[in-house]
Amino acid sequence: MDDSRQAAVSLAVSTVIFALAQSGDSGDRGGSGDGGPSALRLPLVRRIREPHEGLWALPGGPIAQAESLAGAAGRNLQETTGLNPTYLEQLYAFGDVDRSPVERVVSIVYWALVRTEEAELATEGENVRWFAADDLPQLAFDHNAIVEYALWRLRTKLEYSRIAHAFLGDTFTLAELREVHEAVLGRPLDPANFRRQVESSKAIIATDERLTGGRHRPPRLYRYNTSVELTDNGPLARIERN
Amino acid sequence: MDDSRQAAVSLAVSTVIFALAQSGDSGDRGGSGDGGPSALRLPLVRRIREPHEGLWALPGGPIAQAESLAGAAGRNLQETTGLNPTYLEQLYAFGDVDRSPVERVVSIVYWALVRTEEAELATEGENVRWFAADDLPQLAFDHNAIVEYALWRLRTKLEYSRIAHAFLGDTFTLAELREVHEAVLGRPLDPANFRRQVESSKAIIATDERLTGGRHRPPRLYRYNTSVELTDNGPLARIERN
DNA sequence: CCAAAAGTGTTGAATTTACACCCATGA
DNA sequence: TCATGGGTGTAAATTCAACACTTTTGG
Repeated sequence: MDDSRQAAVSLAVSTVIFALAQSGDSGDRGGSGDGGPSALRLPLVRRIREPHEGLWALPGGPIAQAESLAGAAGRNLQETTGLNPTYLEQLYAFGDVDRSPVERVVSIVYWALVRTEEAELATEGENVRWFAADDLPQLAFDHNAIVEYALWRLRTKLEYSRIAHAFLGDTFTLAELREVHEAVLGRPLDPANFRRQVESSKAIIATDERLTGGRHRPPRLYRYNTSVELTDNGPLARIERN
Repeated sequence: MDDSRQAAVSLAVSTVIFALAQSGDSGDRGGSGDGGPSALRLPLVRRIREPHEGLWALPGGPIAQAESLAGAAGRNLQETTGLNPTYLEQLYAFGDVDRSPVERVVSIVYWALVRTEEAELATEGENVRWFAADDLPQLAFDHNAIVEYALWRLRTKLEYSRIAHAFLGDTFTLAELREVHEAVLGRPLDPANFRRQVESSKAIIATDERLTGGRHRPPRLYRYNTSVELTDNGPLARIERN
């Protein structure tokens, strides 16, 4: 926290952006019907200069003078995908001396969740592409390891907080919510027990509406309970939002 | 991760250092007997220039060109207290635009645990002093909030991993380990249930020795089981140690 | 023998898990 | 009416919490 000579080390922000995509989707409502199991996907950008020119990398860049760290993360998410995150959290600061071959870079990495429905509209192009999270090519710098860590955080956080709904729209069925959990955790969950757990957590509120058009008994739609803190980050929530 | 103009934002590393001190200690063995309950303490340094000259602050400073982030944290721990940490983990990167009144500073903050016995030898002086963690004066910058967050992390981490022994020596009794938990969590724990929990976790190994000299039945001494990962940081452990 | 901490046993409550079964709808 | 997912009930298994009780030492 001293002032003094800096310059030697440069600072950047990167973001790991997760969305859930149906394996063979077609734009209709996300989960309730079939259409193949969902899978985690994330957007990467192609490096257009050295080092690692041509390799895929996490979206990121330097932070502006008057911009918060989370703001920078949200901005480069917006710039590369055109989307707004429904969840954004700092992951870790990576600062190994040799993580970039040309200069000393410390990257403060965020991870974000975006809604499935919106992710389908996301920009894609020559230099931006979505990849399956569990089947990535070799990435630039230490980005493979960073994604692996982000995945681990997402999975563990899912178990003790209620962030899964960040993938969904305003209203959703319990089956849709359960499918998100199943996709992220990679294992099937008992529908009956899942229902009881999430209901007892008070994180969601039943609405009067039901989702019609399915082939069977129409399931009830639920809404998030915004009066409940969805993630437990302790005092950090207060600190960051002040 | 682009190269480019930086300079606008400077980077620093700070460390929240926790030790456990007997309320009225006298250098004899830490816990088993009485001597008052233990309390969390941490060292602060006095600012000797603006901004916030005269206020107490977390130890910290800029990172050297060829130094890892954790290395920088360990170094300034060593420089201010003369101690080596038994546990060191990244806490968070704080980067609010206005957290320093004079320039834009992003601080990557670590938190550390040091052994009780060693902490008693720690350097203290005009500009370095130890404070009770739950009764701090007004600190420089956003450091009060940072300490609050570090305390929360320590407490929650204690419940799902086995870091408490980082406060203790090579061997210790279950009562000593339990007293660490009680001091950090701030509530009494059932000795019988605590014993079973920690024994079933396989985190410690019974030795043949017992601690004699107490006034009652001599308790068995235990040792850490180094073959068990003490903290679950997921893939991060591998990433950082590579 | 007495006091007090070390260590063991037991019981009831709470939570988790597995799975049987009824309900409601479209076709 | 049938197939199927929505939704409820329930009993066994596991974990958790409280506390009685036995053991071992110093004095």
